[in-house]
Amino acid sequence: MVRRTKEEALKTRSRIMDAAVDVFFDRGVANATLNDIATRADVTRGAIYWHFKNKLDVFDALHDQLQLSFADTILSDLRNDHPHPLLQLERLCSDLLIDLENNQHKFKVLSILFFKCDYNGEMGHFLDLQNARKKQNIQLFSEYFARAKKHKHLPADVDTMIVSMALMSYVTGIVVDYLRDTNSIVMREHAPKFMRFFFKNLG
Amino acid sequence: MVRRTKEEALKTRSRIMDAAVDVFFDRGVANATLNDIATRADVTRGAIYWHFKNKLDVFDALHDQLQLSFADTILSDLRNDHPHPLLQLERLCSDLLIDLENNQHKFKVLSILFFKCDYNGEMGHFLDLQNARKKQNIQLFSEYFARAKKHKHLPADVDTMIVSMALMSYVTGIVVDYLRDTNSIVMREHAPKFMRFFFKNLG
DNA sequence: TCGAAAACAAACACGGGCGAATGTATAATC
DNA sequence: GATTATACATTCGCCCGTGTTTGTTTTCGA
Repeated sequence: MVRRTKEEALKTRSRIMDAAVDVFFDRGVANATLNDIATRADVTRGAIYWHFKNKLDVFDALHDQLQLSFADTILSDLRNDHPHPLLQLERLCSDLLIDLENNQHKFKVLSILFFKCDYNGEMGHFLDLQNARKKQNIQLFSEYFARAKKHKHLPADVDTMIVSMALMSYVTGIVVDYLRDTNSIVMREHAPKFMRFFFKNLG
Repeated sequence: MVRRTKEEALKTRSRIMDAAVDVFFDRGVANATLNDIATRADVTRGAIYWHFKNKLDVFDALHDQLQLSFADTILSDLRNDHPHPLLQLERLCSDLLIDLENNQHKFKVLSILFFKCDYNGEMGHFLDLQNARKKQNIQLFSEYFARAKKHKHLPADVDTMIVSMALMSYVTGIVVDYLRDTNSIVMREHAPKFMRFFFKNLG
C-alpha cells in the first residue's frame, strides 16, 4: 500500500526470512507455498518477489546465513590461543551442541536443512555448498590437533585428518539424532559426556 | 492392457518400487510425480494406484523394507555368540558401512531418507518410525557392551547406554557424511579406521 | 464353463501454485 | 517541487499433478 523507508524495507526482508523459517519448518520446503510465507510475514507474495527471486532464493539466504555463522564461530575460537587445544576443541563442540538447545532459530534452520528439504535438481547445489563448508571445517578441526601435537598433548603419529573427519561425523550424527528426536537427548547434560568420551583417549 | 497372473503382478509391484527408488533419488520425493514412476516402471498411473494407495504408500513400502533389513542384520549377528563382543560389534558396524559402497539399492534408499525427502505433515510419521528403530538398535548395541562386561573386556562402571548412543550417532554421522559426498570417504578403507578409533579406548 | 474379480489402461474433472505483468503510493534525489 | 526509482499490492493466465472413475481384458475358482 505505502512505500517504506529503506530501513523498514530491510525489516520486511528479515520478516520474510523469519516467516520462511517457520513455514519451512512446519510444512517442509517443497510443500511450502510462497503464499504461506507471505501470510505468515504479513505481506503479499509481491513483496517476496521483490526481495527474492523465488522460493529457492529465500532458502539460499537462510542457508548462507547459517553456514557463515558456524564458520565464524570456529574461526573466532581459533584466534584464541588456548594452552590446551584439545580441551579447547572439546569445549567448542560441546558448546556448539548445547547452543542448539537454547537457540531456537538455529534449531529450526538445521532441522530444515536435515529433515525438511529434498536436495534434488536445483536444490542439489546446496549439498555442494555444505560439502565445501564441511571440508573447510574439517581443516579447521585439524588445526586444533596440529596445535595439540606441538604442545605434546598428542602423539605425532596420529592421523589428524582421520581424527578430524571422525569428529566431524560424530558431531554431525549427534546433531542429526538430536534434531530427529529432541526428547532422546538433553544437550546440556549429554553433550559434555559425548565429547568427553571422544577426547578421552586423545588427551 | 491384459490382466497378469498373480506372480507377474508381484513383479509389477516390485518394478514400481524399484522405479520409485530411482525417481525419488533423482528428483526427490516431493518433486517426484506418480507419472514419473509409472513411466520408469513401464506402467501407467493406474497400475500404481492399484498396488498402492498413493505416493506416500509407495514410500512407506520402501521405508519398511529398509528398516527391517537393518534390524535383521543386527539381530542375526547377535545370535552368534562371539567370544569378543566388542570386536564383533566393531566388525558389524564396519561391515554395515562398507556395505553402503557395494549395495547400490541401500545407498539410494538411505540417500532418499536423508537427503531426498522432507518430513512434514504426513511424512512426519516416518521420523517417529525411524526413532523407534533407532532406540531399538541402541538397545541392541548395549547388549554387545553388556556381554563385553561379562567377559571383563569392559570396566563395569562404563555407562553402556551413553556409549551405545554415542556409537549410534557416530555411525549415523559417518553415513550422512558419506551419502552427502561419496568422494570424500572410501568406506572399504576408512570405515575400519573410523571404527577402530572408536573402539580403541574401550577394548 | 461361466461368472466374478483381478490387474491394469485410459479418460476425466479439479484445484492450486507459480511467474509475470501491471498498478500504485510514497520516499529519495536533485 | 517535480521526477524517478523504490517497495510493495493486485491481478491474470497457465500448466501440472492428483484422485477418481470408467473401460477392457484375462485369470481364477466353483
